[in-house]
Amino acid sequence: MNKRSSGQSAHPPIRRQPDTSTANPRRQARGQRRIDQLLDAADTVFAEIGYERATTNAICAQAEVSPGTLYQFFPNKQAIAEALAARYLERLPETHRVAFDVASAHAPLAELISHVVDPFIALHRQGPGLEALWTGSVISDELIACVEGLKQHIEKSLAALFRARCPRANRAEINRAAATSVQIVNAFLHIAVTGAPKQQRDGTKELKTVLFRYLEPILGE
Amino acid sequence: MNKRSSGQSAHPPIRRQPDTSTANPRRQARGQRRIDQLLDAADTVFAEIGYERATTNAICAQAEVSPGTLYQFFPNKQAIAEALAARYLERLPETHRVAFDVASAHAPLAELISHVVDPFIALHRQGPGLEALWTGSVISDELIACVEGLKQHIEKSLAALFRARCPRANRAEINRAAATSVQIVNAFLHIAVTGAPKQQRDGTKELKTVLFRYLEPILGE
DNA sequence: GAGAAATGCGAGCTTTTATTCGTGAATAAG
DNA sequence: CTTATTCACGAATAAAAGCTCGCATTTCTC
Repeated sequence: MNKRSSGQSAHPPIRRQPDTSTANPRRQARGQRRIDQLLDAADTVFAEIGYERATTNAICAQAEVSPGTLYQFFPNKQAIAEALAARYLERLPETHRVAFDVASAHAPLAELISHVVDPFIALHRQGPGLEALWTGSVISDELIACVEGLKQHIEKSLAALFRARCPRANRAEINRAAATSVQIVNAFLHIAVTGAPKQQRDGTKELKTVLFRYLEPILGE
Repeated sequence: MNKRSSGQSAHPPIRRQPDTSTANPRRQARGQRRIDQLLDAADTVFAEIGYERATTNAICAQAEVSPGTLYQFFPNKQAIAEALAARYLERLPETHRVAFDVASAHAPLAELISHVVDPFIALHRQGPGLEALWTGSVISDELIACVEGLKQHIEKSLAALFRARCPRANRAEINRAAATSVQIVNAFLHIAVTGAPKQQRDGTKELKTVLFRYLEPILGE
């Protein structure tokens, strides 16, 4: 059954398993372009029907590429989702830096909220698939852990911002407020990112209203 | 290829396709018990791994029943989810009746909130699978439409309650407040229903806090 | 008790979908 | 130009999952 058995005397034609790591030195520019193209396609397909219902063939079709090409760069379907998540992750620090700028800690509450919320909405608007990854990530344990860690991190940054604003406030209450705020933002993300432009604007505004009324008693005006 | 071709002269052994409609007059008590058993199993499995990852075999195993038996009562996997949704739907009017009791319209706001929210949390605690259906229902267009209709209905009932409380409030604002409130409750459902009892209690309390602060400027104390 | 219908079983059929393999063109290195 | 490597293809493979079929058993009706 071994297909290589006929030519044992010659150098065995070792099929090098494709190196899918991002740091492959031999990767050509063309390859990187294909990867981006495939990730874009996956982003679109995931956003449309979710990870589970997305077939590798559908991703290939969307990218106008054959299955063999896809598997040249990704060892399996799960790896596509993880690579896509990684690509989003790269953009996150910038968003994070802008959103949690300490300078805004003492601005009026409404301004502070906008300053934190807007960058995250903008991030989600960059790619339609982020929400699918963020919310319905029953994809792999690693990915779940990654997203969970991310939320924790955001929560901590938010708590730090709150503490900078109100140094003498109750610590437990601040932490709870941060967790709840993240929860609220998540709830409104979908409506604030998808749908008609007017809906998006209204949704965003309403989100900020909810946050303002919730946070005002804790953080003051 | 036709498996029945050998015995054409005899009465064709018509396999009556099993009647899966809920109103089958010939259904025996045993059959109804099996259906409930299968729905319970599906509820458990859906809650654990979600609809997509749930296999019919897993549901059969959970119900300790063979695949043939499952397909005696359900034409396909999708129908299981729909039947489960229908079973929850049956319980909804009662919840609805209790929650939107007009008598509570003029109670203090905190009381009103508890009166509306608690029955819904109780409903979700009855079966772990409701949340999977409610939130991640990328199952079928019908089911999506059904859940969407349900949310609309709840929204309208809530708006009616708000209007009963504040007859002279701005109509558009009331509707918006109802929609937002539903959104907020949804966001907290998971945490208020799953997890450790303490988490559930804390989550529920926090949910009510958010609602209170959001609604207070609109509905008054 | 006898016939008919409902229920129950589980091996296996069918479809779907992830993944591979042989081949060959494009590209980089020497 | 020659050679090694990457990139690309798409039919073929294989595993998974949905679903069926013939037959056995139970229950209902008369």
